[in-house]
Amino acid sequence: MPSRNFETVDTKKGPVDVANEILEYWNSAGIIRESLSSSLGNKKFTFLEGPPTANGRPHVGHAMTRTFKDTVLRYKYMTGHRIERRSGGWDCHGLPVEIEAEKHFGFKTKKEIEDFGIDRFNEYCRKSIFSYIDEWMEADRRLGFWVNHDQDYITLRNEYMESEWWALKQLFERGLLVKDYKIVPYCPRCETSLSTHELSQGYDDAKDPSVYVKFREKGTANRFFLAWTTTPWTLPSNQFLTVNPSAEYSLIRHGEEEFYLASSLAENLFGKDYTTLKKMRGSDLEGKKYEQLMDFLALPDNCLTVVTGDHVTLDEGTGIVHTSPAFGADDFEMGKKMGVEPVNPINLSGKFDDPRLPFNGLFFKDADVPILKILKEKGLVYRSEKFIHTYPFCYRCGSPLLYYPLRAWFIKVSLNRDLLIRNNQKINWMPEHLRDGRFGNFVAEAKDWALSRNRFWGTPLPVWICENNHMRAIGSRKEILELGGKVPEDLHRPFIDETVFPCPECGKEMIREPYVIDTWFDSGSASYAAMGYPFNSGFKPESDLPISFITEAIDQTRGWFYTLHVIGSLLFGKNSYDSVLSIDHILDENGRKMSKSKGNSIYALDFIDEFGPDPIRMFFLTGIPWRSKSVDKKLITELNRKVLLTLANVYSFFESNANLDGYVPGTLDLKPSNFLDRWIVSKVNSSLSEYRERMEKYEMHAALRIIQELVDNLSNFYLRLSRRRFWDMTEGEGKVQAYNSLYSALNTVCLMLAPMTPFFSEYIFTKLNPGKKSVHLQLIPEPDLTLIDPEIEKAAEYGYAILENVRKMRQEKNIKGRQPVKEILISGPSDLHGNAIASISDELNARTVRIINKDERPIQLSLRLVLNKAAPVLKKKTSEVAEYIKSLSNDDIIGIMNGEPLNVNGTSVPAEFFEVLENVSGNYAMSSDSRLGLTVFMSLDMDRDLEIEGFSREILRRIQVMRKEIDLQYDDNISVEVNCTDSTWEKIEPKLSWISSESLAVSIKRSDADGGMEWDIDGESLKIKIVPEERVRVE
RNA sequence: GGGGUUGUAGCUUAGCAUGGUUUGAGCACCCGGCUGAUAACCGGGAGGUCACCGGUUCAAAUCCGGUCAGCCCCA
Repeated sequence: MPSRNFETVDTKKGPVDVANEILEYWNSAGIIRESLSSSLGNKKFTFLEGPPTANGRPHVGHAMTRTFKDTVLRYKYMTGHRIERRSGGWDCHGLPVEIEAEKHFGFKTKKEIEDFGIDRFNEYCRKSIFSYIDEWMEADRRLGFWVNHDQDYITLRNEYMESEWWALKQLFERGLLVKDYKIVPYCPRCETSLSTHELSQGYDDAKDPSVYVKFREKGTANRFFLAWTTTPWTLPSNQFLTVNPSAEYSLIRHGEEEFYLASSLAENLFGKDYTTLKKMRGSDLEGKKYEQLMDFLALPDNCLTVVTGDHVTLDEGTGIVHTSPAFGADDFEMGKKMGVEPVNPINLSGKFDDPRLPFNGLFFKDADVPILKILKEKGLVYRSEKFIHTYPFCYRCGSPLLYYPLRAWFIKVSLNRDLLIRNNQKINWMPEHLRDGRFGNFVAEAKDWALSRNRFWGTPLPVWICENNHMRAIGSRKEILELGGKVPEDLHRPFIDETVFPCPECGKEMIREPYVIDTWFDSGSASYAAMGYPFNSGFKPESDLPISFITEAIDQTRGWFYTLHVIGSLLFGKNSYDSVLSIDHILDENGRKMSKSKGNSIYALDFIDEFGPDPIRMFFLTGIPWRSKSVDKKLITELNRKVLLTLANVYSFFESNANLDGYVPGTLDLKPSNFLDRWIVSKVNSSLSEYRERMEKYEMHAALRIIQELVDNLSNFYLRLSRRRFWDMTEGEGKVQAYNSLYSALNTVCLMLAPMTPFFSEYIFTKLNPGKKSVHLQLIPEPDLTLIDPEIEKAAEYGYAILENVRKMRQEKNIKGRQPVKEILISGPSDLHGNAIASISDELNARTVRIINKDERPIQLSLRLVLNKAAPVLKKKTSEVAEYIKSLSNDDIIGIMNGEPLNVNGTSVPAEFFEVLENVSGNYAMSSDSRLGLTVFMSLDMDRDLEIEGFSREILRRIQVMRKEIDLQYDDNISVEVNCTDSTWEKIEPKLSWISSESLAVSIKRSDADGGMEWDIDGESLKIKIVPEERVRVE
């Protein structure tokens, strides 16, 4: 017996077990290390991991983005790329981390943290960010995410922060990093400002008062300016009313009172119940004085005046805007323009902090109610209701934000908008619409970046200042030393706060500005800081930017994708990345967003444990990535069955036969003569070609689809129809060609699947290639275009369609597939190949199969009168014509339809009155495929020989079922006894030798003995008994 | 309120760039069949106003305009 070349697969083994087995193999054989430290070619490909924070468990969404990353990286490796920066990264700083720490200690204010000690607080932060790092690593390992975690970048390291210092110094010296007094979105709970991209994460619906307030014109008893606001808490600090200078306003009378408001909005408020006293431009109102609404606070001079501003719209409200310079960007500008200091009664904790106020000490939003009460008592509210609108909340702690005047450090992004816009055009966006849509819009309106945070756990802002207001940005630790300062071991607060040095300009002591920076600057700096630039020589922006490819979930579009883009453009003038894939979120089974509060989150490890890494990876890659998908367990198991299990079974077929035949893959001559072999070789190469095209464009979903189709074709067409050739003992060269074709198809499928389902591909590949270590250390071959034969692929399509039609006719006529029929006739297009039909002849199971011309078809034509056309014209002659056309021959009908005049008893009838019907004639069934233009006829004639043949196949199948049931090897011999009637035996006897050879029976005898299995074949009952022969063992 | 995006069978979806017979699959359901690789497969059945309205065109799921609904982003 030939030795076993190929190992068996256990098709019962689930994807989880396969993955565990392969993980162990990779580990023991050092495959991962080898892959990460080598390349199969020298094409350069750069990757950058978007850093997560490991202070929470990795969930299914993380597994999804990591699958996309990994698939791209594996594909690039397998197509001869040297992959740079194939490592992870961890985002360490920021408010989210601090909030976790505050919860842990139970702190509510910043004061508590300072009292506790910034050093101890930060120490806790440093630990907590890696509290789930083990689970992250394990999830990556189990998912098969191959990056070099030994080289991960970590944003809290001194080296990393020092690179950022270098960057900030560049920006400072170019005048792009400045300190400014501005209205910023501010979280009173976290006591820090937020940047626009942080702000954009936290909008939610809020129910607020909607109030029309009456400001009495100075010196009048009952004449008011009517203004609208949704923030009553800003009313105590009202300093101006703003109108649009070019809009039309009216003074109207309503009841006893008179109001100023925009003419076009009067009806909204008063219906018809008012009279217009006077009309004017907004500019005519400028300079009018009004009385303070509530006189708790002292206002600077020049307040309580109507001013004008173009930002006032007439979309809602009254066209008169209550203006409180402390609490709005436009309002602030107005105060500045009027040269008046903002009045701000609210402290940094968001509470009213002025003893003159009756609601002093209340949280700003909580003051709405008492303020309204006071105003109502004074009769200064025209109308008050609730209304729902979107309002910004802190994206981490959920507190309502307020716009607050703060001194803060800004990056002047707005000065470089043009560059950002230009560079954006060069990015390969997937999906494309982000370039000019969501991302493009954001870039086009790029706001200055509020960088500084009044917090503790973050990269310290490297700017020092002396009492003469000289400022100095520090770009490195070395620079501190050179200036005579001390460099702490840890650059974080509070240690860096101790660092002082004499001002190089005036000699006074310089102390650090007490801020840390936005953590988004950390992650956005990964392009250069992760490489330690400029202190480390391993990175050159000229040649190492842009990064080839990044991908993250859609929420990073205005997050990480944006900060990377801004920093790359400002610092180096160039793009940070070349291609970016933005992936939509994964939803729960009911299509709802996953969230902690709903409790419907699925964690990565649990998901991998349940389904195995390969099926979930396929699931992630299925469907358009930038469209959200719901977790679909059925789909996952189906993908596993359809692709992986099917492939395992194809391999299993190959393995059992190849081992039996002692097949050894030699040099693969892939120019087979057999039609099916040529077809599968062609199909594999054309699929490979399309696959590569799709993968190059990062269209992994399309590439996966191509593989799915190929696997289906391989199993259900190629193998199903080729099986006999592998069993046939006699076939020589042709059989080797079949093995070569199947073997190479299996190999290619493994290689194509390897980036997507790394475990299973490895499992099959290493069995197919006993000498090779890993599928992941192979090149994916280029398609051999000379082996692609579109004609053959077309012919196979015809063959398949013919099969379908024959099966359909057998079904309709109740003739089983095992029963041979006398004749099958095929009429079809001129490029219909004889060998397409030869390859399916076994399945057709007909004594003869012929291709016929159109006019050879067993067809009887007939004409049918189209009554709704013909009857109105023919009238009484209708039935006469209908009768006449029944007797026409095929030739007559063809003539008529070709325009020969038809005259029925003196009435001429035009051809358009008729419809030609084709009816099958003779004893045939007919079925057609209109798409391919095929018609297939199947003879329904039966004779004794056909019956005998059909019956013998029935017998054979029973024997085969019984063989399988007692688990015989393919080459075990048996002897058979049949207990049946005489007439049944007469149908078996003529085919005895055929049955014997097909079932490896050394003898088939008729017997009366009991035992055996009882069968009913088309109403004839009989018993069959099979006995295995002793195996002759070769010692 | 503005911008983006999606809408095809009960569910998941292909097709849409470049208009062309009757919108194609899978899952699930019902009926039947095949099977010595297959938990696979094959045939039939049922299930579609291609969200809606209008336009362009000989012809629209596809192009254009509008409406509605969902989702996302922004103000």
